[in-house]
Amino acid sequence: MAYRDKLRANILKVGRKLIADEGLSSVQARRIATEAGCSVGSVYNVFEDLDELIIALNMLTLAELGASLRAAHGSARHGSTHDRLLALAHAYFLFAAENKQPWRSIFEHQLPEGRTAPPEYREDQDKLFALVEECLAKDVTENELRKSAARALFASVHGIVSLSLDRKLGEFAPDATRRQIEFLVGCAARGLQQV
Amino acid sequence: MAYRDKLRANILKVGRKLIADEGLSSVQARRIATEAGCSVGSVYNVFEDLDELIIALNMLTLAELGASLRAAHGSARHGSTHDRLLALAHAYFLFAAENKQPWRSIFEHQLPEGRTAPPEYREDQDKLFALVEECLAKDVTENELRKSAARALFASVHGIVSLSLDRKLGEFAPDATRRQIEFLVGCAARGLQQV
DNA sequence: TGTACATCAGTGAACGCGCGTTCACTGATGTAC
DNA sequence: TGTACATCAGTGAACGCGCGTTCACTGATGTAC
Repeated sequence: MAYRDKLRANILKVGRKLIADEGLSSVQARRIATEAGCSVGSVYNVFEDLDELIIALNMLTLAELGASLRAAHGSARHGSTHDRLLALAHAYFLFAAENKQPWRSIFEHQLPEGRTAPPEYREDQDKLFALVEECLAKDVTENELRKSAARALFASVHGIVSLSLDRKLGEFAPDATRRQIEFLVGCAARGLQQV
Repeated sequence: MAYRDKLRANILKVGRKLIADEGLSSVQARRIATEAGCSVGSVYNVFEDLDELIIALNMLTLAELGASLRAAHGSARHGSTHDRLLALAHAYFLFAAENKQPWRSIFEHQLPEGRTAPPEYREDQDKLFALVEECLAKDVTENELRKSAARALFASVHGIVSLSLDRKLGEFAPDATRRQIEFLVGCAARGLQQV
């Protein structure tokens, strides 16, 4: 039992390193087994299949991302709506830039048809949206509208970060990305005050 | 020569259909050959390899997207900045929703390390950004700022559409997505006037 | 303590499948005489 | 018109490789007597 838990922890650690160094496509049964110092069979003793392992890895990343965002949210607690949104957005960008591959894996991995992620996974995601919602609490009192606005802002920042890191907007220049984020958050904050 | 051109056109047609019906991962040499009524070898006579074929297919999609956006931009020509941005954003969403798989392929396909897309590819992309820049011409006179703002807005709308269609923001509901786009464009338009 | 047997996690070779790409061959078309 | 030869696009079986997953076997540990 204890050994099994240690092995599970070790496989997760190795998987995390593989994703970080080489990306999701390097999370392969043989690679995992070699690096974890066990046999392929053992990997399948601990995880149902590779999809389950990848989901577990993505949940780890989601948890780290959550911690980063919560920290930023905490530091900016006493600032204006604009400053708090900007702190969250910058933290998101920073996390994505520093954990590029693990962060990409979250969006890259698609479960096979008909299979669905565990409920905790969605719950972890909702917690991230909740942070954005909190920033909007002062300015948007209506519940549904705030929820929708929070998701829109999250997705917008995600879009900027995502296309930047994939170099789909031209060469990757952190400063350019930061300016785009500031522009977006600036517009949002000014726009919100007038609603 | 004529035959070769016909075959190339046919392969593109078949490839487009495969992407639309089943997604990028179904663009396989054998599938293409079977559906196009030629041999695998012939596919390799017309295209250097599958990456080249996929890039050609993505350029077709990019051209169609460009046509849709230009049409929307044209119709809204006489509207306010807000209305023109909204028209573009809605057109983008509509195109993505109606051409989900081809649209996704543009972002999904990654060239192997060290290989680079043909210059026309990037040019086609820049034309899309140019449309957004035009919408901002009245409100943002400074060149670099307008360019950066246009990319930020494009990426933001892309983020909303992208996460919505991938169901990463919860269930996919077109109306919810439309509201998010309206919220974003509304904030942007209001925010821009105050700069 | 010693012996025989049961249990079960761990193992890794092998299975099954998929897929990009190649290349020796075919057969139709063109050319020279 | 007829014959011999050259050319070359087209073909598809075969190569090479990768990878998820399985399962018959191993060997360590526990149990009964």
